[in-house]
Amino acid sequence: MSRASDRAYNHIRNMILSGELQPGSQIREESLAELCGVSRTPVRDSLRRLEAEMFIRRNDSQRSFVADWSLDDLEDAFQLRAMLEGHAAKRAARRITRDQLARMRIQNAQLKQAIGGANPDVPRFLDHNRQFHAIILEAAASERLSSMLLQVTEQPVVLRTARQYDLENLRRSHHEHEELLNAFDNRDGDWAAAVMTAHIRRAFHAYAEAHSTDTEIGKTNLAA
Amino acid sequence: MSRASDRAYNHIRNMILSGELQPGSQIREESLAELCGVSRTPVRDSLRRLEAEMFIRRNDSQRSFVADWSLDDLEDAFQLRAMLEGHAAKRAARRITRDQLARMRIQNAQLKQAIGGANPDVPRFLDHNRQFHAIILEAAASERLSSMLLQVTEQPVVLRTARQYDLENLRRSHHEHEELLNAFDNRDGDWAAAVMTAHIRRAFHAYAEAHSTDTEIGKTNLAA
DNA sequence: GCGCAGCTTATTGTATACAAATGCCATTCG
DNA sequence: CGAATGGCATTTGTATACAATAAGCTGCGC
Repeated sequence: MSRASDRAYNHIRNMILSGELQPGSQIREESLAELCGVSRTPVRDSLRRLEAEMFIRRNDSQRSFVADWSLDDLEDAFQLRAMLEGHAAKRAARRITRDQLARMRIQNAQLKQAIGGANPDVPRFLDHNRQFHAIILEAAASERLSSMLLQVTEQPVVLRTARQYDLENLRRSHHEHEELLNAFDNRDGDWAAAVMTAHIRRAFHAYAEAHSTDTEIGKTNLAA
Repeated sequence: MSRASDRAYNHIRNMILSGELQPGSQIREESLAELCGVSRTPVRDSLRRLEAEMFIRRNDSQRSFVADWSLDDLEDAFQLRAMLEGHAAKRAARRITRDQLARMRIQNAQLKQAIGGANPDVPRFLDHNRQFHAIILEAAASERLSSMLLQVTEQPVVLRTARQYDLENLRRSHHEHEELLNAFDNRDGDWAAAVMTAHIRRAFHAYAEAHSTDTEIGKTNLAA
Protein backbone atom coordinates (compact mmCIF):
# COMPACT_ATOMS: atom_id res chain seq x y z
CA MET A 1 0.00 0.00 0.00
CA SER A 2 2.95 2.30 0.06
CA ARG A 3 3.15 2.89 -3.64
CA ALA A 4 1.92 6.30 -4.66
CA SER A 5 -0.67 4.88 -6.99
CA ASP A 6 -2.22 2.80 -4.21
CA ARG A 7 -2.28 5.72 -1.85
CA ALA A 8 -3.96 7.83 -4.50
CA TYR A 9 -6.48 5.10 -5.19
CA ASN A 10 -7.46 4.70 -1.57
CA HIS A 11 -7.49 8.41 -0.96
CA ILE A 12 -9.78 9.18 -3.87
CA ARG A 13 -12.01 6.22 -3.12
CA ASN A 14 -12.39 7.33 0.47
CA MET A 15 -13.20 10.85 -0.60
CA ILE A 16 -15.96 9.47 -2.80
CA LEU A 17 -17.34 7.14 -0.14
CA SER A 18 -17.25 9.80 2.55
CA GLY A 19 -19.03 12.26 0.28
CA GLU A 20 -16.12 14.66 0.35
CA LEU A 21 -16.31 14.46 -3.41
CA GLN A 22 -19.93 15.10 -4.25
CA PRO A 23 -21.76 12.72 -6.57
CA GLY A 24 -22.06 14.25 -10.01
CA SER A 25 -19.26 16.74 -9.53
CA GLN A 26 -16.41 16.96 -11.97
CA ILE A 27 -12.97 15.92 -10.81
CA ARG A 28 -9.73 17.12 -12.33
CA GLU A 29 -6.60 15.07 -12.34
CA GLU A 30 -4.37 17.87 -11.22
CA SER A 31 -6.36 18.89 -8.19
CA LEU A 32 -6.61 15.27 -7.09
CA ALA A 33 -2.87 14.99 -7.53
CA GLU A 34 -2.40 17.89 -5.15
CA LEU A 35 -4.85 16.45 -2.65
CA CYS A 36 -3.04 13.11 -2.71
CA GLY A 37 0.43 14.60 -2.74
CA VAL A 38 1.48 12.73 -5.85
CA SER A 39 1.83 13.57 -9.53
CA ARG A 40 -0.86 13.10 -12.13
CA THR A 41 0.48 9.76 -13.31
CA PRO A 42 -0.64 7.63 -10.36
CA VAL A 43 -3.85 9.65 -10.15
CA ARG A 44 -4.69 8.71 -13.71
CA ASP A 45 -4.08 5.07 -12.86
CA SER A 46 -6.47 5.33 -9.97
CA LEU A 47 -9.11 7.08 -12.02
CA ARG A 48 -9.09 4.34 -14.62
CA ARG A 49 -9.47 1.76 -11.91
CA LEU A 50 -12.28 3.64 -10.22
CA GLU A 51 -13.94 4.08 -13.57
CA ALA A 52 -13.87 0.32 -14.16
CA GLU A 53 -15.43 -0.11 -10.72
CA MET A 54 -18.07 2.45 -11.69
CA PHE A 55 -17.25 4.87 -8.91
CA ILE A 56 -16.39 7.38 -11.58
CA ARG A 57 -17.83 7.97 -14.99
CA ARG A 58 -16.44 9.91 -17.92
CA ASN A 59 -18.31 11.98 -20.47
CA ASP A 60 -17.70 11.83 -24.19
CA SER A 61 -14.76 14.16 -23.97
CA GLN A 62 -12.90 12.23 -21.31
CA ARG A 63 -13.72 14.39 -18.35
CA SER A 64 -14.35 12.55 -15.11
CA PHE A 65 -17.28 12.84 -12.74
CA VAL A 66 -18.15 11.20 -9.46
CA ALA A 67 -20.84 8.59 -10.09
CA ASP A 68 -24.29 9.52 -8.94
CA TRP A 69 -26.50 6.52 -8.17
CA SER A 70 -30.23 6.51 -7.90
CA LEU A 71 -32.04 4.10 -5.63
CA ASP A 72 -32.98 2.13 -8.75
CA ASP A 73 -29.34 1.76 -9.66
CA LEU A 74 -28.62 0.49 -6.18
CA GLU A 75 -31.46 -2.00 -6.34
CA ASP A 76 -29.99 -3.15 -9.61
CA ALA A 77 -26.64 -3.67 -7.92
CA PHE A 78 -28.22 -5.54 -5.03
CA GLN A 79 -30.15 -7.75 -7.42
CA LEU A 80 -27.00 -8.66 -9.28
CA ARG A 81 -25.26 -9.23 -6.00
CA ALA A 82 -28.03 -11.50 -4.72
CA MET A 83 -27.74 -13.58 -7.85
CA LEU A 84 -23.97 -13.76 -7.80
CA GLU A 85 -23.71 -14.52 -4.10
CA GLY A 86 -26.39 -17.15 -4.50
CA HIS A 87 -24.36 -18.71 -7.25
CA ALA A 88 -21.24 -18.55 -5.08
CA ALA A 89 -23.07 -20.27 -2.23
CA LYS A 90 -24.19 -23.03 -4.55
CA ARG A 91 -20.67 -23.64 -5.80
CA ALA A 92 -19.29 -23.41 -2.28
CA ALA A 93 -21.71 -26.07 -1.04
CA ARG A 94 -20.10 -28.56 -3.40
CA ARG A 95 -16.52 -27.66 -2.62
CA ILE A 96 -16.26 -26.37 0.90
CA THR A 97 -13.77 -28.11 3.20
CA ARG A 98 -14.15 -28.94 6.89
CA ASP A 99 -11.54 -26.34 7.67
CA GLN A 100 -13.38 -23.62 5.80
CA LEU A 101 -16.62 -24.56 7.52
CA ALA A 102 -14.89 -24.35 10.88
CA ARG A 103 -13.50 -20.92 10.05
CA MET A 104 -16.95 -19.73 9.02
CA ARG A 105 -18.37 -20.90 12.32
CA ILE A 106 -15.70 -18.98 14.18
CA GLN A 107 -16.42 -15.80 12.25
CA ASN A 108 -20.13 -16.16 12.81
CA ALA A 109 -19.63 -16.73 16.54
CA GLN A 110 -17.43 -13.65 16.81
CA LEU A 111 -19.84 -11.58 14.81
CA LYS A 112 -22.56 -12.54 17.24
CA GLN A 113 -20.34 -11.67 20.16
CA ALA A 114 -19.64 -8.26 18.67
CA ILE A 115 -23.27 -7.22 18.96
CA GLY A 116 -24.19 -9.33 21.97
CA GLY A 117 -22.78 -7.26 24.83
CA ALA A 118 -23.92 -4.06 26.45
CA ASN A 119 -22.18 -1.82 23.93
CA PRO A 120 -22.32 -3.40 20.48
CA ASP A 121 -19.21 -3.08 18.35
CA VAL A 122 -20.65 -2.64 14.87
CA PRO A 123 -17.38 -2.16 12.96
CA ARG A 124 -16.14 -5.42 14.47
CA PHE A 125 -19.39 -7.08 13.42
CA LEU A 126 -18.91 -5.83 9.87
CA ASP A 127 -15.35 -7.08 9.78
CA HIS A 128 -16.29 -10.61 10.80
CA ASN A 129 -19.24 -10.47 8.45
CA ARG A 130 -16.91 -9.58 5.63
CA GLN A 131 -14.62 -12.46 6.46
CA PHE A 132 -17.56 -14.85 6.68
CA HIS A 133 -18.57 -13.99 3.15
CA ALA A 134 -14.98 -14.05 1.97
CA ILE A 135 -14.63 -17.69 3.01
CA ILE A 136 -17.64 -18.59 0.91
CA LEU A 137 -16.04 -16.91 -2.07
CA GLU A 138 -12.82 -18.75 -1.37
CA ALA A 139 -14.72 -22.04 -1.32
CA ALA A 140 -16.59 -21.15 -4.51
CA ALA A 141 -13.20 -21.07 -6.22
CA SER A 142 -14.01 -18.82 -9.13
CA GLU A 143 -11.74 -15.87 -9.57
CA ARG A 144 -14.10 -14.30 -12.06
CA LEU A 145 -17.02 -14.57 -9.71
CA SER A 146 -14.97 -13.01 -6.94
CA SER A 147 -13.94 -10.05 -9.01
CA MET A 148 -17.49 -9.46 -10.19
CA LEU A 149 -18.83 -9.58 -6.68
CA LEU A 150 -16.22 -7.13 -5.50
CA GLN A 151 -17.57 -4.67 -8.04
CA VAL A 152 -21.10 -4.96 -6.87
CA THR A 153 -20.60 -5.18 -3.13
CA GLU A 154 -19.03 -1.91 -2.19
CA GLN A 155 -21.16 0.36 -4.29
CA PRO A 156 -24.09 0.96 -1.95
CA VAL A 157 -21.78 2.55 0.56
CA VAL A 158 -21.76 5.53 -1.74
CA LEU A 159 -24.82 6.98 -0.08
CA ARG A 160 -23.05 8.66 2.76
CA THR A 161 -25.57 8.78 5.53
CA ALA A 162 -24.96 8.84 9.21
CA ARG A 163 -24.37 5.20 9.87
CA GLN A 164 -26.48 4.05 12.73
CA TYR A 165 -27.11 0.36 12.75
CA ASP A 166 -30.24 -1.51 13.47
CA LEU A 167 -29.24 -4.29 15.83
CA GLU A 168 -32.27 -6.39 15.01
CA ASN A 169 -31.10 -6.59 11.41
CA LEU A 170 -27.62 -7.60 12.44
CA ARG A 171 -29.01 -10.38 14.61
CA ARG A 172 -31.02 -11.63 11.69
CA SER A 173 -27.86 -11.73 9.63
CA HIS A 174 -26.32 -13.93 12.26
CA HIS A 175 -29.21 -16.38 12.12
CA GLU A 176 -29.23 -16.47 8.34
CA HIS A 177 -25.56 -17.29 8.47
CA GLU A 178 -26.40 -20.23 10.70
CA GLU A 179 -28.92 -21.50 8.22
CA LEU A 180 -26.32 -21.14 5.51
CA LEU A 181 -23.96 -23.26 7.57
CA ASN A 182 -26.65 -25.92 7.88
CA ALA A 183 -27.08 -25.95 4.13
CA PHE A 184 -23.32 -26.32 3.73
CA ASP A 185 -23.24 -29.13 6.27
CA ASN A 186 -25.71 -30.98 4.10
CA ARG A 187 -23.86 -30.07 0.91
CA ASP A 188 -27.17 -28.72 -0.37
CA GLY A 189 -26.28 -26.16 -3.02
CA ASP A 190 -29.84 -25.14 -3.83
CA TRP A 191 -30.65 -24.58 -0.20
CA ALA A 192 -27.50 -22.53 0.27
CA ALA A 193 -28.23 -20.44 -2.80
CA ALA A 194 -31.80 -19.76 -1.69
CA VAL A 195 -30.77 -18.72 1.80
CA MET A 196 -28.04 -16.48 0.45
CA THR A 197 -30.30 -14.79 -2.07
CA ALA A 198 -32.86 -14.09 0.62
CA HIS A 199 -30.10 -12.85 2.90
CA ILE A 200 -28.93 -10.24 0.40
CA ARG A 201 -32.40 -9.13 -0.59
CA ARG A 202 -33.37 -8.61 3.03
CA ALA A 203 -30.28 -6.48 3.41
CA PHE A 204 -31.37 -4.41 0.44
CA HIS A 205 -34.80 -3.76 1.87
CA ALA A 206 -33.37 -2.78 5.23
CA TYR A 207 -31.05 -0.46 3.36
CA ALA A 208 -33.75 1.05 1.17
CA GLU A 209 -36.12 1.56 4.07
CA ALA A 210 -33.49 3.27 6.15
CA HIS A 211 -32.79 5.68 3.31
CA SER A 212 -36.29 6.41 2.17
CA THR A 213 -37.86 7.08 5.57
CA ASP A 214 -35.40 9.04 7.68
CA THR A 215 -32.09 9.90 6.15
CA GLU A 216 -30.92 11.84 9.18
CA ILE A 217 -31.34 9.14 11.78
CA GLY A 218 -30.35 6.82 8.95
CA LYS A 219 -30.72 3.32 10.32
CA THR A 220 -28.51 1.91 7.65
CA ASN A 221 -27.55 -1.71 7.59
CA LEU A 222 -25.21 -2.85 4.91
CA ALA A 223 -24.46 -6.10 6.66
CA ALA A 224 -25.47 -9.16 4.75
CA MET B 1 -10.13 5.08 -31.86
CA SER B 2 -7.40 7.37 -33.08
CA ARG B 3 -5.90 8.09 -29.72
CA ALA B 4 -2.65 6.27 -29.10
CA SER B 5 -4.00 4.56 -26.05
CA ASP B 6 -6.92 3.11 -27.99
CA ARG B 7 -4.69 1.92 -30.76
CA ALA B 8 -2.41 0.26 -28.25
CA TYR B 9 -5.37 -1.37 -26.53
CA ASN B 10 -6.76 -2.84 -29.71
CA HIS B 11 -3.37 -3.87 -30.96
CA ILE B 12 -2.44 -5.74 -27.79
CA ARG B 13 -5.87 -7.28 -27.47
CA ASN B 14 -5.69 -8.56 -31.04
CA MET B 15 -2.25 -9.99 -30.45
CA ILE B 16 -3.63 -11.90 -27.50
CA LEU B 17 -6.72 -13.14 -29.32
CA SER B 18 -4.77 -14.17 -32.38
CA GLY B 19 -2.28 -16.07 -30.27
CA GLU B 20 0.58 -13.88 -31.40
CA LEU B 21 1.22 -13.34 -27.71
CA GLN B 22 1.30 -16.79 -26.22
CA PRO B 23 -0.81 -17.56 -23.17
CA GLY B 24 1.35 -17.61 -20.07
CA SER B 25 4.16 -15.61 -21.59
CA GLN B 26 5.48 -12.50 -19.90
CA ILE B 27 4.93 -9.19 -21.61
CA ARG B 28 7.07 -6.13 -21.08
CA GLU B 29 5.73 -2.64 -21.40
CA GLU B 30 8.61 -1.39 -23.47
CA SER B 31 8.50 -4.09 -26.13
CA LEU B 32 4.74 -3.63 -26.47
CA ALA B 33 5.33 0.09 -26.83
CA GLU B 34 7.66 -0.59 -29.75
CA LEU B 35 5.23 -3.02 -31.33
CA CYS B 36 2.43 -0.48 -31.09
CA GLY B 37 4.54 2.46 -32.10
CA VAL B 38 3.67 4.48 -29.01
CA SER B 39 5.35 5.27 -25.72
CA ARG B 40 4.96 3.26 -22.55
CA THR B 41 2.31 5.58 -21.13
CA PRO B 42 -0.62 4.50 -23.34
CA VAL B 43 0.62 0.91 -23.18
CA ARG B 44 0.36 0.97 -19.41
CA ASP B 45 -3.17 2.30 -19.72
CA SER B 46 -4.06 -0.57 -22.01
CA LEU B 47 -2.47 -3.16 -19.76
CA ARG B 48 -4.51 -1.99 -16.79
CA ARG B 49 -7.63 -2.22 -18.84
CA LEU B 50 -6.79 -5.66 -20.18
CA GLU B 51 -5.95 -6.75 -16.67
CA ALA B 52 -9.39 -5.68 -15.46
CA GLU B 53 -10.86 -7.68 -18.33
CA MET B 54 -8.73 -10.65 -17.27
CA PHE B 55 -6.89 -10.94 -20.55
CA ILE B 56 -3.73 -10.25 -18.63
CA ARG B 57 -2.71 -11.15 -15.14
CA ARG B 58 0.05 -9.78 -12.98
CA ASN B 59 2.17 -11.60 -10.48
CA ASP B 60 2.91 -10.32 -7.00
CA SER B 61 5.69 -8.12 -8.26
CA GLN B 62 3.68 -6.34 -10.93
CA ARG B 63 4.97 -8.20 -13.95
CA SER B 64 2.38 -8.91 -16.60
CA PHE B 65 1.56 -12.20 -18.28
CA VAL B 66 -0.90 -13.23 -20.93
CA ALA B 67 -3.77 -15.05 -19.28
CA ASP B 68 -3.80 -18.78 -19.76
CA TRP B 69 -7.23 -20.33 -19.40
CA SER B 70 -7.98 -23.95 -18.78
CA LEU B 71 -11.15 -25.55 -20.05
CA ASP B 72 -12.45 -25.39 -16.47
CA ASP B 73 -11.90 -21.65 -16.41
CA LEU B 74 -13.82 -21.34 -19.65
CA GLU B 75 -16.67 -23.43 -18.33
CA ASP B 76 -16.70 -21.12 -15.34
CA ALA B 77 -16.98 -18.14 -17.66
CA PHE B 78 -19.76 -19.76 -19.66
CA GLN B 79 -21.63 -20.64 -16.47
CA LEU B 80 -21.48 -17.05 -15.30
CA ARG B 81 -22.49 -15.91 -18.73
CA ALA B 82 -25.48 -18.26 -18.83
CA MET B 83 -26.64 -16.89 -15.50
CA LEU B 84 -26.14 -13.25 -16.44
CA GLU B 85 -27.72 -13.55 -19.88
CA GLY B 86 -30.61 -15.42 -18.32
CA HIS B 87 -31.06 -12.58 -15.89
CA ALA B 88 -30.86 -10.10 -18.74
CA ALA B 89 -33.53 -12.00 -20.68
CA LYS B 90 -35.80 -11.96 -17.64
CA ARG B 91 -35.42 -8.22 -17.20
CA ALA B 92 -35.83 -7.66 -20.92
CA ALA B 93 -39.10 -9.60 -20.99
CA ARG B 94 -40.61 -7.02 -18.63
CA ARG B 95 -39.31 -3.98 -20.42
CA ILE B 96 -38.87 -4.72 -24.10
CA THR B 97 -40.64 -2.40 -26.56
CA ARG B 98 -42.40 -3.29 -29.78
CA ASP B 99 -39.65 -1.58 -31.69
CA GLN B 100 -36.94 -3.59 -30.01
CA LEU B 101 -38.83 -6.80 -30.65
CA ALA B 102 -39.14 -5.88 -34.30
CA ARG B 103 -35.42 -5.18 -34.54
CA MET B 104 -34.66 -8.53 -32.94
CA ARG B 105 -36.83 -10.26 -35.51
CA ILE B 106 -34.97 -8.54 -38.30
CA GLN B 107 -31.60 -9.58 -36.90
CA ASN B 108 -32.76 -13.14 -36.47
CA ALA B 109 -34.10 -13.27 -40.02
CA GLN B 110 -30.85 -11.94 -41.43
CA LEU B 111 -28.81 -14.31 -39.35
CA LYS B 112 -30.83 -17.17 -40.79
CA GLN B 113 -30.29 -15.83 -44.27
CA ALA B 114 -26.55 -15.67 -43.70
CA ILE B 115 -26.30 -19.41 -43.29
CA GLY B 116 -29.19 -20.40 -45.53
CA GLY B 117 -27.68 -20.12 -48.98
CA ALA B 118 -25.22 -22.26 -50.88
CA ASN B 119 -22.16 -20.64 -49.35
CA PRO B 120 -22.84 -19.71 -45.74
CA ASP B 121 -21.44 -16.40 -44.52
CA VAL B 122 -20.45 -17.17 -40.96
CA PRO B 123 -18.94 -13.80 -40.04
CA ARG B 124 -22.18 -12.17 -41.13
CA PHE B 125 -24.10 -14.65 -39.02
CA LEU B 126 -21.96 -13.79 -36.02
CA ASP B 127 -22.48 -10.09 -36.55
CA HIS B 128 -26.26 -10.36 -36.59
CA ASN B 129 -26.09 -12.74 -33.66
CA ARG B 130 -24.13 -10.17 -31.72
CA GLN B 131 -26.67 -7.49 -32.52
CA PHE B 132 -29.54 -9.76 -31.54
CA HIS B 133 -28.04 -10.23 -28.10
CA ALA B 134 -27.16 -6.56 -27.86
CA ILE B 135 -30.81 -5.60 -28.21
CA ILE B 136 -31.70 -7.84 -25.29
CA LEU B 137 -29.08 -6.12 -23.18
CA GLU B 138 -30.44 -2.76 -24.28
CA ALA B 139 -33.93 -3.82 -23.20
CA ALA B 140 -32.63 -5.16 -19.90
CA ALA B 141 -31.51 -1.61 -19.13
CA SER B 142 -28.81 -2.32 -16.61
CA GLU B 143 -25.48 -0.75 -17.30
CA ARG B 144 -23.82 -2.89 -14.69
CA LEU B 145 -25.17 -6.08 -16.14
CA SER B 146 -23.99 -5.03 -19.58
CA SER B 147 -20.48 -4.33 -18.44
CA MET B 148 -20.29 -7.62 -16.57
CA LEU B 149 -21.49 -9.55 -19.57
CA LEU B 150 -18.95 -7.87 -21.78
CA GLN B 151 -16.26 -9.23 -19.51
CA VAL B 152 -17.47 -12.77 -19.73
CA THR B 153 -18.47 -12.94 -23.37
CA GLU B 154 -15.27 -12.37 -25.26
CA GLN B 155 -13.01 -14.53 -23.19
CA PRO B 156 -13.53 -17.92 -24.86
CA VAL B 157 -12.19 -16.55 -28.10
CA VAL B 158 -8.79 -16.78 -26.51
CA LEU B 159 -8.38 -20.35 -27.64
CA ARG B 160 -7.20 -19.60 -31.12
CA THR B 161 -8.20 -22.59 -33.17
CA ALA B 162 -8.93 -22.73 -36.83
CA ARG B 163 -12.48 -21.48 -36.89
CA GLN B 164 -14.63 -23.80 -38.86
CA TYR B 165 -18.25 -23.60 -37.99
CA ASP B 166 -20.80 -26.29 -37.53
CA LEU B 167 -23.85 -25.14 -39.45
CA GLU B 168 -26.18 -27.39 -37.52
CA ASN B 169 -25.27 -25.52 -34.35
CA LEU B 170 -25.86 -22.19 -35.98
CA ARG B 171 -29.30 -23.30 -37.16
CA ARG B 172 -30.13 -24.34 -33.62
CA SER B 173 -29.15 -20.90 -32.44
CA HIS B 174 -31.61 -19.43 -34.89
CA HIS B 175 -34.43 -21.61 -33.55
CA GLU B 176 -33.58 -20.87 -29.94
CA HIS B 177 -33.75 -17.19 -30.81
CA GLU B 178 -37.25 -17.75 -32.14
CA GLU B 179 -38.31 -19.37 -28.92
CA LEU B 180 -36.83 -16.44 -27.05
CA LEU B 181 -38.93 -14.11 -29.17
CA ASN B 182 -42.01 -16.12 -28.28
CA ALA B 183 -41.20 -15.78 -24.61
CA PHE B 184 -40.78 -12.03 -25.06
CA ASP B 185 -44.07 -11.79 -26.95
CA ASN B 186 -45.74 -13.31 -23.92
CA ARG B 187 -43.77 -11.13 -21.54
CA ASP B 188 -42.78 -14.32 -19.76
CA GLY B 189 -39.53 -13.56 -17.97
CA ASP B 190 -39.01 -17.01 -16.53
CA TRP B 191 -39.50 -18.64 -19.89
CA ALA B 192 -37.10 -16.20 -21.53
CA ALA B 193 -34.49 -16.76 -18.83
CA ALA B 194 -34.74 -20.54 -19.14
CA VAL B 195 -34.42 -20.49 -22.92
CA MET B 196 -31.47 -18.14 -22.73
CA THR B 197 -29.65 -20.18 -20.13
CA ALA B 198 -30.10 -23.32 -22.18
CA HIS B 199 -28.97 -21.43 -25.28
CA ILE B 200 -25.67 -20.43 -23.70
CA ARG B 201 -25.00 -23.79 -22.14
CA ARG B 202 -25.55 -25.56 -25.44
CA ALA B 203 -23.06 -23.17 -26.98
CA PHE B 204 -20.55 -24.10 -24.32
CA HIS B 205 -20.89 -27.81 -24.97
CA ALA B 206 -20.54 -27.34 -28.70
CA TYR B 207 -17.44 -25.30 -27.96
CA ALA B 208 -15.97 -27.80 -25.53
CA GLU B 209 -16.61 -30.73 -27.80
CA ALA B 210 -14.99 -29.04 -30.74
CA HIS B 211 -11.88 -28.39 -28.69
CA SER B 212 -11.55 -31.71 -26.95
CA THR B 213 -12.00 -33.96 -29.99
CA ASP B 214 -10.18 -32.43 -32.93
CA THR B 215 -8.38 -29.18 -32.42
CA GLU B 216 -7.01 -29.07 -35.95
CA ILE B 217 -10.26 -29.34 -37.86
CA GLY B 218 -11.66 -27.35 -34.94
CA LYS B 219 -15.39 -27.19 -35.46
CA THR B 220 -15.69 -24.26 -33.15
CA ASN B 221 -18.96 -22.50 -32.62
CA LEU B 222 -19.02 -19.51 -30.37
CA ALA B 223 -22.38 -18.38 -31.59
CA ALA B 224 -25.05 -18.26 -28.95
C1' DG C 1 -30.42 40.72 -28.75
C1' DC C 2 -28.69 36.35 -30.94
C1' DG C 3 -25.57 33.35 -32.84
C1' DC C 4 -21.32 32.19 -34.54
C1' DA C 5 -16.01 32.58 -35.37
C1' DG C 6 -11.94 32.71 -33.56
C1' DC C 7 -9.09 33.13 -29.73
C1' DT C 8 -7.88 31.96 -24.88
C1' DT C 9 -7.81 28.97 -21.17
C1' DA C 10 -8.53 24.68 -18.91
C1' DT C 11 -7.98 19.75 -19.03
C1' DT C 12 -6.51 15.55 -20.63
C1' DG C 13 -3.11 12.69 -23.56
C1' DT C 14 1.71 11.35 -24.63
C1' DA C 15 6.64 11.08 -24.40
C1' DT C 16 10.65 10.83 -21.82
C1' DA C 17 13.89 10.93 -18.04
C1' DC C 18 14.79 9.27 -13.83
C1' DA C 19 13.72 6.61 -9.37
C1' DA C 20 12.51 2.41 -7.11
C1' DA C 21 11.87 -2.26 -6.93
C1' DT C 22 12.59 -6.90 -8.36
C1' DG C 23 14.91 -10.80 -10.38
C1' DC C 24 19.05 -12.99 -11.55
C1' DC C 25 23.53 -14.58 -11.11
C1' DA C 26 27.85 -15.07 -9.03
C1' DT C 27 30.30 -15.44 -5.06
C1' DT C 28 31.11 -16.66 -0.44
C1' DC C 29 30.46 -18.80 3.92
C1' DG C 30 28.74 -22.51 6.73
C1' DC D 1 27.45 -29.01 -1.66
C1' DG D 2 23.81 -25.86 -0.43
C1' DA D 3 21.99 -21.67 1.22
C1' DA D 4 22.41 -16.98 1.96
C1' DT D 5 24.17 -12.38 0.35
C1' DG D 6 25.61 -8.75 -2.47
C1' DG D 7 25.68 -6.34 -6.68
C1' DC D 8 24.22 -5.83 -11.55
C1' DA D 9 20.58 -5.93 -15.04
C1' DT D 10 15.87 -5.66 -16.10
C1' DT D 11 11.39 -3.97 -15.43
C1' DT D 12 8.00 -1.21 -13.53
C1' DG D 13 6.62 3.27 -11.03
C1' DT D 14 6.64 8.35 -10.84
C1' DA D 15 7.35 13.05 -12.12
C1' DT D 16 7.40 16.48 -15.43
C1' DA D 17 7.34 18.85 -19.80
C1' DC D 18 4.99 19.37 -23.78
C1' DA D 19 1.17 18.31 -27.32
C1' DA D 20 -3.54 17.88 -28.47
C1' DT D 21 -8.17 18.61 -27.61
C1' DA D 22 -12.26 20.50 -25.70
C1' DA D 23 -14.62 24.22 -23.18
C1' DG D 24 -15.55 28.91 -22.36
C1' DC D 25 -15.41 33.60 -23.60
C1' DT D 26 -15.19 37.79 -26.34
C1' DG D 27 -16.38 40.48 -29.92
C1' DC D 28 -18.13 40.78 -34.43
C1' DG D 29 -21.79 40.61 -37.85
C1' DC D 30 -26.52 40.29 -38.54
